[in-house]
Amino acid sequence: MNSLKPLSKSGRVTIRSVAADSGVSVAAVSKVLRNAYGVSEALRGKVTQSIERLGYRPSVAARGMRGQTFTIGVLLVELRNPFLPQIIDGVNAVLGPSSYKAMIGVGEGNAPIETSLIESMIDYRMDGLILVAPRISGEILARYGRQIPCVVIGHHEPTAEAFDTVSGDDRAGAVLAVQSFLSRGYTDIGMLSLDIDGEKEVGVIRQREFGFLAAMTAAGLNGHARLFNVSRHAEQRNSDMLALLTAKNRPRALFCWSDLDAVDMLSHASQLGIRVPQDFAIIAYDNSSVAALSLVNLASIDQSGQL
Amino acid sequence: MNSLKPLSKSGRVTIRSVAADSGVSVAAVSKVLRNAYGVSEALRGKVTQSIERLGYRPSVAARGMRGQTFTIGVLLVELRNPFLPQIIDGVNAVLGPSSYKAMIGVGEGNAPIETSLIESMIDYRMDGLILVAPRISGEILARYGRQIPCVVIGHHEPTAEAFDTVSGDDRAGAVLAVQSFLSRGYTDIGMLSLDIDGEKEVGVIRQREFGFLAAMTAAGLNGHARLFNVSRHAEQRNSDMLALLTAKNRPRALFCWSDLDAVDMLSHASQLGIRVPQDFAIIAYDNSSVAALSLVNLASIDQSGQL
DNA sequence: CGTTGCACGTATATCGTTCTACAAAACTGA
DNA sequence: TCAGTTTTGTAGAACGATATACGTGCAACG
Repeated sequence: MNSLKPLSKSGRVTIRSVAADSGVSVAAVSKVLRNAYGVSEALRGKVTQSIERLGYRPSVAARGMRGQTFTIGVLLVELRNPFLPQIIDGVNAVLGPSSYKAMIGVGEGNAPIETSLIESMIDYRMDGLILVAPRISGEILARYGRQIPCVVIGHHEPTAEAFDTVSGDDRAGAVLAVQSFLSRGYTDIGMLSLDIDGEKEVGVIRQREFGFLAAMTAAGLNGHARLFNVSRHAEQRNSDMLALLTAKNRPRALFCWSDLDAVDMLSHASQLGIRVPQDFAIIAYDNSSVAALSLVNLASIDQSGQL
Repeated sequence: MNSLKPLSKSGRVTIRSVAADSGVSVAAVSKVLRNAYGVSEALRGKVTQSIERLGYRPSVAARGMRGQTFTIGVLLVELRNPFLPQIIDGVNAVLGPSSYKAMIGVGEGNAPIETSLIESMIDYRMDGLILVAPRISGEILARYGRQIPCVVIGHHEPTAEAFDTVSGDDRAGAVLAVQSFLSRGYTDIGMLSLDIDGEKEVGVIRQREFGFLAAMTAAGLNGHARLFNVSRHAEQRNSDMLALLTAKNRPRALFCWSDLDAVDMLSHASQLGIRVPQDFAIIAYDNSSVAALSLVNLASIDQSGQL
């Protein structure tokens, strides 16, 4: 029975073992595997049966040398923003039924790490890349885009040729948020943004800032539009937020670039005894699972994360 | 200048290009790459210089066929539980300075998906696997453990030989939670658990249940120990939680298996006008970032996620 | 009956590394 | 000077798939 298994010398079941077991050539097995042209039903039957029996699985490494790897790489900025699991869910939902797999890397919002991960994925000969809100410049992205098919999410670069782009209309979303505030009579509106060193115009955060400023200007309130940048680093971030809340001229309403930060703000506000929205109104972005919590009960601009 | 680059016919910079450029053999370059024995400083110098100049990067795919891939695979149950980013942070912190990379797969708490991801990772010839709270049985894990070095986190199987195990003492944590309730005079204590089909004794959830029940029994309260299982699926889950909260004999105190669910409970409670902790006390598990939020202000058993 | 065309299979070069042998050179000590 | 040892470098066979180019055999056609 099982003595059939180690047909190859190394112990591993290879395409060669399958060929031997089913009495056909290696090439034939390969054809079946790739369901290429020119293989009869009889042959296919024999081969699939052998594959089944031996428990053969093709080596992705070997495949990568000539053909496809049936893997797509996903580069995420980070894991804590609740918007990102939505994207992964979307990717998995599409990939699930196919023979493709997704491998995820986490760039930690750090360009060198992102670069090295992307290069790893290329070195792996992955078939394609999905880059979510990369911090890398469009120029460098274009260089990668020429080496491997890339889809970039949350990176506004409509003129890019070397890669495809998917992103919500972040400007419009921010405008929506401001308009919502205005319609309720608020005029002293601030925006909570993130302090990022090299953040270019292409990032979603800047885009939302632009939208915010544009909407305020359009309403004749450019004087009242204030941008608050909080640090990316935990401790500094908390004190930044507290500073905003305890400031004498605290804005009456705040548009937060992301649910993630809005929840923190809500939390700090409640601790300080500041009532939301009676004392301090908040609208956020992404409408992710945390925003839906009634405890949080956050107004949030929705952008569906499912692809 | 740049005309040097495409030394190979295919356009890609390979070990061969480097060998040609530096005027040594392919084997020599490989030796330098792996810093193997028997390479002089002079040779190493020439080679590294060429590598630098040509921008050579070894193909992981090709490497996988004979040697190491310098990649370790991480299989996560899901992405939404805030405990998991902590683990990734820990992994990245360790791997960062080394030449190893982590590739993450998300199993969605689904055994077939997990299986297929693990097999993919093996087919990729990854050097090792970190499996976080897999739903797969220990028997099957052992089979994989024999094919590739495995570290399993959050899977209580101390007798396993084929793989290493890392896990917090989940029973003890649950006991701690119960004791904390008891010391405050609560006796009508329930536990919020997750309804998982094939969940075996080895999972962290069951372990916490055991700890909960044991602590209650030890306190002579086995009659009062109630287990509430909520569904994994969004809609059902919400109604399960609401049912718990609105039940006539709602427990006075609740130990939640995870912060993730505790936050939801808090949220529902606040919506129903149930005050925490005055009307309903909650202690959770993981002490992750959400629990730290003062809005939530959740008591939570701490287990450090950094490896 | 030869030949053209098609359907099915096979042989084998190739991908980019690693790694085992082995050769060449450079020392060593007598 | 020469055998013995150590150091440094090279040739070439793996690794496990893909894919090109090439046989077959068989039916149909003129």
